[in-house]
Amino acid sequence: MEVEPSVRVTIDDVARAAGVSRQTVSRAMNGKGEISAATRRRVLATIEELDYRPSVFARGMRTQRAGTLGLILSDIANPFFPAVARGVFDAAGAHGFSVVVHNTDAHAGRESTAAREILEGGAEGVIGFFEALGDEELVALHRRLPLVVADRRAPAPTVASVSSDFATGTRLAVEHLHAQGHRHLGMLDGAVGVDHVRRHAFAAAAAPGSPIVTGPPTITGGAAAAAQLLGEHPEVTALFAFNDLMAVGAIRALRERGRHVPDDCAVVGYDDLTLAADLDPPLTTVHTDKYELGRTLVEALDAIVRARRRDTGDTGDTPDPEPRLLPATLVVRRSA
Amino acid sequence: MEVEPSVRVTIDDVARAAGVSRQTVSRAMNGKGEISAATRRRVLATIEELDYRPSVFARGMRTQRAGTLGLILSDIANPFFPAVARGVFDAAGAHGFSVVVHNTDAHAGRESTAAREILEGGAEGVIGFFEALGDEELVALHRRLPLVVADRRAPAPTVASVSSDFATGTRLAVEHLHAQGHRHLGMLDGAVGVDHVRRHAFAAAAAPGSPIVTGPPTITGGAAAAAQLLGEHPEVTALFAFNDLMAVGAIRALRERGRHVPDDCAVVGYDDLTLAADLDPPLTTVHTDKYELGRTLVEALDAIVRARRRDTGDTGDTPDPEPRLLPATLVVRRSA
DNA sequence: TTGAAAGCGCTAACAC
DNA sequence: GTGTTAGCGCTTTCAA
Repeated sequence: MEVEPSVRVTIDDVARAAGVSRQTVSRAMNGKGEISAATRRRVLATIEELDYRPSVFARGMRTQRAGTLGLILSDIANPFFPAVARGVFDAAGAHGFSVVVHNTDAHAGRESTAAREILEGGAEGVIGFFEALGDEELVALHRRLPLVVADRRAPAPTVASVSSDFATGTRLAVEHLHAQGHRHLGMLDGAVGVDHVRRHAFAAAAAPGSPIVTGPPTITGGAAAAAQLLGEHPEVTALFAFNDLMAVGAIRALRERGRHVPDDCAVVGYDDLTLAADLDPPLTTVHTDKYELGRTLVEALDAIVRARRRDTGDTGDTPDPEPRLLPATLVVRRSA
Repeated sequence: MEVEPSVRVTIDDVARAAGVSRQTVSRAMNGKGEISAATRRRVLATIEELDYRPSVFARGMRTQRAGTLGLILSDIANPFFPAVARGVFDAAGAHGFSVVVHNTDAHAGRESTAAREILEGGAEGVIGFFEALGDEELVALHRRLPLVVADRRAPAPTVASVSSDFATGTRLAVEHLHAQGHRHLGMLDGAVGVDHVRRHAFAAAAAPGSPIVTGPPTITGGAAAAAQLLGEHPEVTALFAFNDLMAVGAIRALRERGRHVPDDCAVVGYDDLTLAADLDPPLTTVHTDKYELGRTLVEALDAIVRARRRDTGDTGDTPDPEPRLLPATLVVRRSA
């Protein structure tokens, strides 16, 4: 290996080469403080020439900023999250942030570990899809680090929240099933999260006593939940799934039992993953703009971070952030 | 907002509270240097009590380590990458690393920007799926920062590389198509990467002159490439796609032209995405262990990082890393 | 508009 | 086994 002996070019090297003090170099880089355009240009040229890169560590030591933001999610292998992540990456890049990602598998322990590591890593804020942690923990985290919770009710009015409109999405799905003539609906609920908006909305919109079976929000989880639900409630002719992955599992299970989708049993998913249209049968599902969700999460976090920087001292409290709700629509394909 | 006024607990606070010097605290934390078990326990207790968190910045300033590693990939929305990323996250976590992820869309400019940001961010190494950057740039990067290239030939013997065995995978796909009786094969190649192992292997295994059309490695890219190829070569009865996404696009295009898969035209994909089995028709594809790839990448990087730490001075050069090749197998489903 | 001094919190090297 | 000394490279006072 021929990794270089780390002969770091420091701000002093630049200062010396440019014939100024190191403070002037700092001013030239950060565009702060008064400095003549001429010296500024000269210093910048020297920086370029020496290929000088300020040390994040030294800088962070003074400023407490690393230009990093944390993203906590439960399962990067669920295509929903990558779609959101793209939005997060793009928006973060535009605001000069790098993103450190933590996968939690919806375990409370791993969620708090992730939060702690992000905190200790000097990130400036966190975006979190927390499925297991309680509100108190989130509030505590927010005391240490700007936080935006995703797809979850704000744990306190002070904490920012961006979600898609699960209540509306779920209602649209149930109404569609009813309109198709289904009288006996069942729901495959994902055993994650704390709000259970989809479950509550389903319970409210479907006939009282409609069965709900819970399982991991994955293909196999959906297959198992569907098998159980159909076994216990053979009258059911339509399934509403927590997400597209569970819907895929349900279709698999249905097929294995020799039941045709949608003729014998309809299935509606949630998320509208890219591949939903190419499944067999193409999946009827609730669409949300995942990229936009990612972008919005970053914007919300950025607003908080900037506000914090402004009132450096414990000046005026910033007003509580307005929770954001992103729209949901139904996409009818052939599975229901 | 009620973010706390940042009254940081420092190593000195702990030292004072525990009645020791701050160096002893450091020793207790890092398990380095000689220290009695008794004082160690006492210090650790004090740390716990004061909820002390060492500053990454201060520590990084001395050690040049942030406990971070960079992951550069072209498209997190392509399910192949999340599958790899899971392996990376898990292995990185096990080795005490956090992962900062950069999405490049296979643009050379964004690949080098990502590399630079990771470097400046103080990461200890990079794992990169570089699709556009030249070997020289990679070698230059490796001079500044331990690097492992993924799914690409090592740009120099000194650079570590972990890839899946595309040559074998491609050969298996082509042989299967031949065995099914197809005489006229075509390939939909992804317009990314620099090695073109899949393309070369296809050209070598298929009949001379078999058509190859290139496009973005996405669903729409695959649809467009398939439409073009079939338009120009109506004799083709079997398509080998660069990846599953292009295969899905091909099936879409075929269907739109009223051609049945696999009867009118067979399609083989590459990657074996989770949903491949649930597509219509279920996709015959080349399987690789993506999680294992992610894990192996981290292990390779970790080995380099540790080796570098060991010979702090420019001691003995480490031996060149052995390029790793991960196996590929064919999964026959109904699309071919 | 610029420079000098001070110190952020930590660990490596050396003394004891 | 433990403490002391000396910075790491930067930005924030403050003075010129």
